[in-house]
Amino acid sequence: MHSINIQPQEVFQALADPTRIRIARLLAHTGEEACLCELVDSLMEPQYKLSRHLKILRQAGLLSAEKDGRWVYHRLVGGVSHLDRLYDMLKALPDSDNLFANDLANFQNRMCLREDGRCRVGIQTLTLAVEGE
Amino acid sequence: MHSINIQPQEVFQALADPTRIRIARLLAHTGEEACLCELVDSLMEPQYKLSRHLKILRQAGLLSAEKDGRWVYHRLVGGVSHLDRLYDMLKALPDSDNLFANDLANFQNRMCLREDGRCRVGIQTLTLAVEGE
DNA sequence: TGCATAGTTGCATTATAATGCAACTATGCA
DNA sequence: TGCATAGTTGCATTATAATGCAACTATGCA
Repeated sequence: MHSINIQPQEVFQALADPTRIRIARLLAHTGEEACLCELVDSLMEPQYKLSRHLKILRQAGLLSAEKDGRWVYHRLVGGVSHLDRLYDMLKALPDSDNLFANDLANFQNRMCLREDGRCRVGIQTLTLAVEGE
Repeated sequence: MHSINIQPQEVFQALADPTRIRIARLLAHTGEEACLCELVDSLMEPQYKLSRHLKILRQAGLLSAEKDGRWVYHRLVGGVSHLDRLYDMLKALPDSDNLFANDLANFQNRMCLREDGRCRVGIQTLTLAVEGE
């Protein structure tokens, strides 16, 4: 929000967690915005966990959130010089175990469920598991 | 050392501390190498504290250390794509309170004490305090 | 050969951060 | 008007990190 009062170490602290890096990399690489349920299906992590990590990224000034009905869309804050360079660094990170490639594939599949560029369904992971029975 | 085994979150963790950011910014901005005593005089922090922070930066693959007599010279590891972009980000950080400008001025003054590009004196801060009596 | 000094590290203490559980709020739709 | 669901948060637990003190190692020089 108020990037003026954010100290550099808060930015790095915000990315000092593997889950938050996964979120930031996904959004930096695609330039997309995503709602919580889309991230849950992409990263396969519990909703409450990602919700809290999103909050930390928001408080560090990295993410902006826009509410639309029941869905909240998150995207990286752009137009700030040092943050834009941070996103460049995220895009240049190696992916030796292809873990990010997997997140990215899940995310792109999940984005196919959008209608008119908006998310219209909730978490699919549980539904699929039940249907698989 | 072995940047192959270093995870992205370890890099961000390494910079998730104000003192370590001060060290990294100084070396990124000047492109210099520095020994511990030069950093102690520049940042005005205890030797043992900076020594430990340097170790953390080294273990995260950000710094390389070269021993020369009693002095150990530290410099940022270059030639790694995502790290070079990280240094670009460090150089783009704002300095609203001029705290970094102050560190930089101290560092450049301290570098004037070098002979043939090598550090030849130890910590000056205590000496000056005693002489000031 | 011993001393001064550049730098390192074990230990104890304290502060901070991540997680799961479960209860909660807010919104759209039948 | 009530239900389903997208998302949030308090609490307790556990793990991790920063610091100061003091003892330590290693090197150059008289």
